Parts: sequence; C-alpha cells; structure tokens
Amino acid sequence: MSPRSPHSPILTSDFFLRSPEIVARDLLGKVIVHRRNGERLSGRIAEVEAYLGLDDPASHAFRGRTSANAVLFGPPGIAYVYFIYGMHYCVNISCLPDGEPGGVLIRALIPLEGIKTMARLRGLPENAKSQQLTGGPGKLCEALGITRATHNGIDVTKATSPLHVEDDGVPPGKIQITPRIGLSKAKERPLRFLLKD
DNA sequence: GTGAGGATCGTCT
DNA sequence: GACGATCCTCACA
Repeated sequence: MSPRSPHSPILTSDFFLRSPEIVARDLLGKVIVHRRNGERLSGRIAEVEAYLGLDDPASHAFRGRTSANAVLFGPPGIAYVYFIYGMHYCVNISCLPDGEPGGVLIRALIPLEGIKTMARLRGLPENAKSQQLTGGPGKLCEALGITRATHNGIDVTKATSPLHVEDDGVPPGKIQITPRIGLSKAKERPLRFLLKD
C-alpha cells in the first residue's frame, strides 16, 4: 500500500472557483476519495476533460439550464453525476461561481485504496488491472460505487461529504494535452488533460 | 492487435 | 421519437 499522511488537505470551493480548463489541469494527480460503508475507496486522477458551458457545444450546459444539468450552473465544487447510454454513469465536478456553467469530467483514475472492493463492484477478479478497474468514466463510477441517485448534487469540498478530493502533495508529473474524445461536437478543442504514464 | 456494432434509458425536442 | 461526455464482445487479420 502507498504511504499517506493521516490528514491530506481537502480541496476547497476556491479551487473549483476557476475556469474549468485550469481546474482540470490542476486536478491531475489529486486523489478522489469516496467513503463507502466506512471504507475508503480512492484513486489518483489520471485523466480529465474540461467542459466550458454556454460556449461549448459539447457541454450538457450548452443549451441552457434544465433540471438535469442545474448542478453545472450552481456553485463550484458540486458533484454532477449523469447517466449515459442507458448503462453508465459519469462524474463531473462543477466549476465557476454560482450562475456560471462549467465543469470537469473525471475520465480515469489510478486506484489507491479499496482496490479489492472496486474489483468486486466492477465484477472483476482482485488482480484486475487498473485500466480495467477505473480506466474510463463509466468504469470509475462503477468501481467507486457512485450513482446519480446518491451522489448527484453533493458538495465535494466538505469534509463531511462522502465524496471529496484530497491533495496528498504528490506532484502530478508530466501532463499531456489532447483534444477531447467520444464527442460528436467541438471535439477539436484541446480540453483533455492526462498524466503521461 | 485492431475495428465495428450492440446494449439500454433518462432527457430533450 | 431520437440521441448520447461509454463499455464490452465478437470477428477477422
């Protein structure tokens, strides 16, 4: 197991108060933690995408505020979980002040704690590779046990929240920037950030 | 190793 | 009524 300080600082709403492009880049290397039934499930963020809102045709917020995407228009640091293709969840964290839409999609993690539980939730053997456990947006939600019903709209900047992001001080290393993938619109924008590894 | 296609449902038009 | 910020399986080289 990897060593860690007992109290890694939790990212505050100030962190998410900035542009999604900046937040996305800074989130790389941070640790997302889900407390589930008293167990810590965590992973280092290895891949993210920024979604800008009204200026970004690929964003859920592009066509304006609806009941489904209201989180993106709300205050920063709120988890936005949505259901896609009838079978997968994806998790975002809202950025920018209340009233301005924007967010960062968490696309991939490197598992740190609770790997056995993650494998069980994914229906995989304990020795499954991290790529199979949390190597995609839908996979990491399943591995962490995140669902829309339980996690959409919760504040990830509160220490009492079951879901939050910690900075354990490990430098992110080399960052690669590429166009976003899996989109039908505005996919040419270089808004995807990943750890080179 | 690589590429194509199917599964499945909440949300918007 | 149609689509989508995905993942998995199968076929073929």
